Amino acid sequence: MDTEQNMDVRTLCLGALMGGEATGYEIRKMFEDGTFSHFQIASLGSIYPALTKLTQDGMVTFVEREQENRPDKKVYQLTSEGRRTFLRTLLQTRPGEDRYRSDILFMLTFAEELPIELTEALIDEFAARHEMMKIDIDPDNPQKDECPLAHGRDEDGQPTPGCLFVAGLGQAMCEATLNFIRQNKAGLIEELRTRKDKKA
Amino acid sequence: MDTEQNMDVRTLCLGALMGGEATGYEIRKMFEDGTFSHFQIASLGSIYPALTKLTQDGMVTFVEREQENRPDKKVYQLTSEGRRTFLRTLLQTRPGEDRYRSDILFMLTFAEELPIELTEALIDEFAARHEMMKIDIDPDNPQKDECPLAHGRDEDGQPTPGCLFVAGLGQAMCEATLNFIRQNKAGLIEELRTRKDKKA
DNA sequence: TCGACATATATCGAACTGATATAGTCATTC
DNA sequence: GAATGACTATATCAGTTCGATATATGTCGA
Repeated sequence: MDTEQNMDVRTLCLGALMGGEATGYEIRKMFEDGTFSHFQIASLGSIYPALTKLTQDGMVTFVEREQENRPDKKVYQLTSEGRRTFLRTLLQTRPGEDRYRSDILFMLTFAEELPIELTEALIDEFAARHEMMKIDIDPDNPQKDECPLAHGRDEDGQPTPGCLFVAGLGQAMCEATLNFIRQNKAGLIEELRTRKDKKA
Repeated sequence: MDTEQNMDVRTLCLGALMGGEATGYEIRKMFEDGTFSHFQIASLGSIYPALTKLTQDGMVTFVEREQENRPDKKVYQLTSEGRRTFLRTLLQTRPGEDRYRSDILFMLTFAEELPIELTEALIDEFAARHEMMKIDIDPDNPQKDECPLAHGRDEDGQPTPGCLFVAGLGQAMCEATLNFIRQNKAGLIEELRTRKDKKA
């Protein structure tokens, strides 16, 4: 099984559980807001079925935990079989291609056909999102301290070197994006205005 | 219809046809190798049904064109209704969130659990892909001159300002990625080695 | 008290991917 | 000279995944 193929949700769930026990809801949060959120996606509609399948296959186990004033939880945990399988998958899989999907960049491709105000708004929106992302990525972000998702951290609670590397890379990309916009936005707008005047 | 939502394949096809007539096969190439390939994805399995639907809805028309020594083509073209609809969609849609999916970065998150050679190989692979991408993005890339996909270019055959901006942004991101790796790869490897020694 | 939001699981239709089928040409390699 | 793989071209389909919705419960502010 050395084919190039994107990871399925089952594998992603195993990875999420490498950092310790978690519920389906918490796993989704890792992909929505947590460590993985900037480079992997998984929705509840695929996570729950995946956990069911993984339980059947003996990759994970769960205990039902009652809570006061809250719905019951199913807290999932890797089995040693699950842990082994995950690591074997990492060793044997050629990682699938990176995929970047951006509606904003697609729309900006048609800048000439758009009102200039919209083009400007799109660029500003793109910049704003990357500004937020840059802050959000920081593994030492104080906003996240209260979030008890203990993954990507070692026994001392420190982020692992791998996580730090990936986070740093993400921040560098955000930084580059913001810099590019700062340096090229005005030029684009001007060029678009010139072209519009020529037409009229 | 001002909800935030990712663009569907029908809209992407309309966008692809903004640059002129094309077959389904050529549209896929725009998303596989062409201008859109770095920030949008669409497969044949969704493009053909989308074109059928768009034809039914009067957004596109096609002529069947016979070819020597080749299978017949269906060459699609926007109707004025289709063009109007596409531009209206751009005006009314709040662009969906950017999504970046990278198996390599996900795997690197677990660097501590991996053999160091694999970690290094993953980083090198990541760098190699971005090196390729940087070259690939260039709108004046001589390799692409022969490819007759006339989109993202104006009447003079020059890339449009929007396309140039988006391409420049993509290159800046690649550049930042490569720089980050040059500056941080050795440090990560060293840190991983130190930790492994401590354990042993 | 009303709505919004958070925790928590589960299900399902709709959309999309990736693989496969069909069919012909061309170039390379054994 | 025959097999293999690559390219052009359309089409279909199983399986995966998303996004929305349902259900249940509690908190908090307006």
